[in-house]
Amino acid sequence: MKKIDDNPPVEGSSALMADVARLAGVATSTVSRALANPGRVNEKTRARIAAAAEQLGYTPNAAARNLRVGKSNVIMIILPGSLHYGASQIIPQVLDAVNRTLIRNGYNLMIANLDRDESSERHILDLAFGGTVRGALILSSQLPVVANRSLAEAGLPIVSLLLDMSDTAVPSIVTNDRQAVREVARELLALGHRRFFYIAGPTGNYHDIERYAGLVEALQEAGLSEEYVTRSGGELSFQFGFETGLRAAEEFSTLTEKPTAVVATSDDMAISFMSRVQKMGWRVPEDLSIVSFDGSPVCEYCAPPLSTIEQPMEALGETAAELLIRWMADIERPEESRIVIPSRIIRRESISQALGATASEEKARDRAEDNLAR
Amino acid sequence: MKKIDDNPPVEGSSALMADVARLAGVATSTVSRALANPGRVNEKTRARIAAAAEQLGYTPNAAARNLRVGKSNVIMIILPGSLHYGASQIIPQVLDAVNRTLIRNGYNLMIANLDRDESSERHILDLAFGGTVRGALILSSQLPVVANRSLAEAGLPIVSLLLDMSDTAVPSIVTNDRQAVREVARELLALGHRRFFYIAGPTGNYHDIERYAGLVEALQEAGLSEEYVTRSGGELSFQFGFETGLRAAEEFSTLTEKPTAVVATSDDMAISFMSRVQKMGWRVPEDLSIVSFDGSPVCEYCAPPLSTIEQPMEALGETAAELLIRWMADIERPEESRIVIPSRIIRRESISQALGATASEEKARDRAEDNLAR
DNA sequence: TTGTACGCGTTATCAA
DNA sequence: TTGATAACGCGTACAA
Repeated sequence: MKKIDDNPPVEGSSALMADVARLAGVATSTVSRALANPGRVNEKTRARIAAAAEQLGYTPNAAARNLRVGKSNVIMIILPGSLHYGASQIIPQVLDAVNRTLIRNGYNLMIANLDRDESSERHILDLAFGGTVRGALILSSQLPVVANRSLAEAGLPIVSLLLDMSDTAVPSIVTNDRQAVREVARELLALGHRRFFYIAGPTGNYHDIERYAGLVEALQEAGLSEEYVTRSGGELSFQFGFETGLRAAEEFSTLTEKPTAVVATSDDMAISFMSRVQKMGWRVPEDLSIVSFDGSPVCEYCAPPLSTIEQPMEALGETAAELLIRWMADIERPEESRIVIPSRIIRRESISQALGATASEEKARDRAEDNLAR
Repeated sequence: MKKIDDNPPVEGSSALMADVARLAGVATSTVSRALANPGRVNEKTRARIAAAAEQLGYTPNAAARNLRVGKSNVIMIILPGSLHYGASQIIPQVLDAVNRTLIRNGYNLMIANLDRDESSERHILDLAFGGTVRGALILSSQLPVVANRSLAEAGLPIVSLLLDMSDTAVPSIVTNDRQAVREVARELLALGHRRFFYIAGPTGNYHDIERYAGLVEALQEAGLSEEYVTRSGGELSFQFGFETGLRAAEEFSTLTEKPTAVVATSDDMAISFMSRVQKMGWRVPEDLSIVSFDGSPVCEYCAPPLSTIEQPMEALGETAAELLIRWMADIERPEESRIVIPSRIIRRESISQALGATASEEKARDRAEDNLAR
């Protein structure tokens, strides 16, 4: 026997399985087994191998393993390129929840952006068809399709978050937006509100459709037509909701028949809207009740504290990741194709009894002239 | 010649290079060349190969390529596990900027979390030593080290964001926190402020040290000792800055000698702090000037609008990613080991002339009793 | 300009 | 329980 190993413990990213095998005096196949199925190898040799691996700082090469076993342990999360709504609010929470769940189960998370251009679609398809990723979570957009490749046919488990795609056989984890809005609108109706102001997100957006529908449904239950709601917003060009809120405030100020209740589709919108209309002389909630979406913590510190419908992003992310993980472990698509995680309505002081719209309008005008009221 | 190919264009994630070669009537090596170096192959055969690849929906297998060329095109961004400060504010912006820059250059972004536990360190080291990632961006924490493996010796390019590690030969992209605070503190001193209230982030945190130092330096320039600043915060247990701000407000209310200027290390802290002290009867900025960190858009819509030091996260992320990309393309470590991207001070109404501290204190007490002032 | 042949580092099959 | 050996799919010398 000659001394084989007298090089430093770690050099670059070297240290192959063969090195470990040599140091432990076994074959590479035994090393592989010892590391993967510790049970299927003699305890003494296993210990020797483990020691050798430790000493050499051995780390298995991922590419080689992936190639051999024909799959990776990377999941991609597909985010819509154009951040919309309170996306800046919700994305990091989802990301964090997803990532923690994945790592706990031995997977890694890769970020992919899906814009409206073909190159980003192609990029995602390459990731999928090239075997880089093992599964995908997609947030609020349609599956990319380019030429004769389609993500739906890439043969990988896909779970949709927030956007209900269960009709196209993609298991979806969604919130009950529509119902939540309906509920809060009912409460507002019960408080005497009749005319509503709705600040929309990007037109055609799934959430926008759901939320608006919830509002209209509540009105219809109360025997009021859709004419009782004035829509604002809907521009795609605003990255942050704040600008939408400001624009909405300007629109609001021009209305002849003032709504007394506002439903904003993101907290950002509600915050800037409220700030602006307050400056213009309206009081919240005396003249105007406001409720918005997302559940941003900052709402609690507004004046008055804003009511908001909290999106359960952590639960959403965790549930989606777990579903995906189970799917990848089995091979079978999960049987439940649509899981609803309820939103929570956080009621704060921005909501109150409605005054007669006309009365409040007059008051507001008075106050605008004499800005330090009372 | 016989018909070779009569199977559907896409089936599962199959379609190997060999399939393309067969369909185009060439050798696999020619296909490989045609796809990688289109110039080094006859135009006609190139076109034939491209057509065949297109028809088959061929996508190169990433694992095989990575194994062959000995490197991947994945970058990991290491995020501190325990979200601190306005982390929830800044992380998504950095992530977005980094990801866009990387994708534009053909790289992919993987997320890694670095907690204080050994398992997360080990996980990151596996990613590095296992060749899963080609480079790393690390946000605001020290490089992980476990047993005989250390990220610094993994042989991969690493760039630090926000935390200055240029002394340990890790190129760092940082902001000028210290200088920005010094500058804003000078302005406050010029406005007559003498006593400062500092709301800290996690104790020992790099930014906290820098920012606090900047404040103390400004005081010293003005001939004032460190005793003129009261420190609050510093708890590690709060995930959001809001709680820290509330706690700070309570502390503030107990002080016998009231500061007239507040420096908060995140917008969250400033927002909840201001909300609370206003409820307790102090006026901003008449009794108390406030400035904070992060440049969150929401600051503009506070009452009064909050002054804040904007962290240039997009520029930071983009610069870091570009530096890393250049480093990976060359092989040489970049010569500039420390790049400073200046913060921008956004001056808003939360800052004004100082009143005599004692006078304002009395006023505040009066007002607390008669909450609707004037 | 193109084809042949080999190897990247691992896992899985098969015999011993 | 262990060892020899053959792939996994691609890139790249080298030869043609």
